[in-house]
Amino acid sequence: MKIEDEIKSTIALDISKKIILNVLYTQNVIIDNFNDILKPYDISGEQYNVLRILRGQKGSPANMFVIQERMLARTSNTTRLVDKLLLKNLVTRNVCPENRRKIEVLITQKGLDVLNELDPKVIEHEEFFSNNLSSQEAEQLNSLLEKYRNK
Amino acid sequence: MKIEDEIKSTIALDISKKIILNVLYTQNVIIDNFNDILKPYDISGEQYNVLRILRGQKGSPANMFVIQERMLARTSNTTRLVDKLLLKNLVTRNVCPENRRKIEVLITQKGLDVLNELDPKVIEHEEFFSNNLSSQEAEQLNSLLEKYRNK
DNA sequence: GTTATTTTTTTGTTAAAACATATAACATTT
DNA sequence: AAATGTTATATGTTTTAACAAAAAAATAAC
Repeated sequence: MKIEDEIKSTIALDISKKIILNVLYTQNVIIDNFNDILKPYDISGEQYNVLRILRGQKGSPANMFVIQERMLARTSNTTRLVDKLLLKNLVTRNVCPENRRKIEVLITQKGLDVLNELDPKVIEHEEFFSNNLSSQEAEQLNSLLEKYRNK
Repeated sequence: MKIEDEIKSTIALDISKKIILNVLYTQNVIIDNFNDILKPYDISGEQYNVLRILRGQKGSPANMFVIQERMLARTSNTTRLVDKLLLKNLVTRNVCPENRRKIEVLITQKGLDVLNELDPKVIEHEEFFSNNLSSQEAEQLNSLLEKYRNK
């Protein structure tokens, strides 16, 4: 569906505006779908993202700075995000012995189990959208987004 | 910059995942830039969006339902969004005489003035990104996003 | 070796989002 | 016209985000 119809626009929009609205709207659709997947597991999208980063560490701990720089949206509330995961026993948190300012965050087995259970659903979610495109179109969309941001 | 570099990914990502991350990240970049424009005017992106919808009504009032269906992200808090605009005298709110359940929201002259002042900055913002693309590429990005959502 | 500076994380406060529930007006049924 | 149902908006409560500022540890300066 065209973006003008999604927002019931009465007037014609120029292409710059349409792209912006389309990116914003597409993100909403992706997020809404993804939250439906996460809901039964009682974790938020941001919390999931942190778990993914920690799993990607393959056993070595991540401090707050490392977590932040790998997140999509740099939030200043990484501490409280990790707090939530800690309450659910999905991560552990320890002071780093070499530099006692730093905090070593590790994913627990329970955290890994949650991710493993989610993996096929996440892949299905990702492919649900990209299956609408040929592989050339998918590559094209990806590189056009990067060119659009131009940084 | 490639999305893998933006999030400092150590492993190769498949295209489905890259597109998702790219859409989410691009949206963050757009929103961050836009918020910088709005900041001096002390209105949020959502509030701006409502003002745009109201201006688009060209003098005829919009009720809460109309506002909601034209917003990008359907929020259940339209009432409180309008509350904020009312406090700043950017809109008026009146009970509809024909159907006293409905609320007629109108943009004020002050609201129109704010939008007029913002207009050139908003256009500049929109074009800042799309200028990185040729007009064919822009059209292509737009239609690929719509095809990707496929609804 | 004490003081200042910088880095890293945490905390406090205020604002906004999310979600469920409530109220109020209108419409329909009996 | 009372009861029931529906629609439109509002409110209460709980989470989450945003921003500033504080705290704690390491590093640098004197």
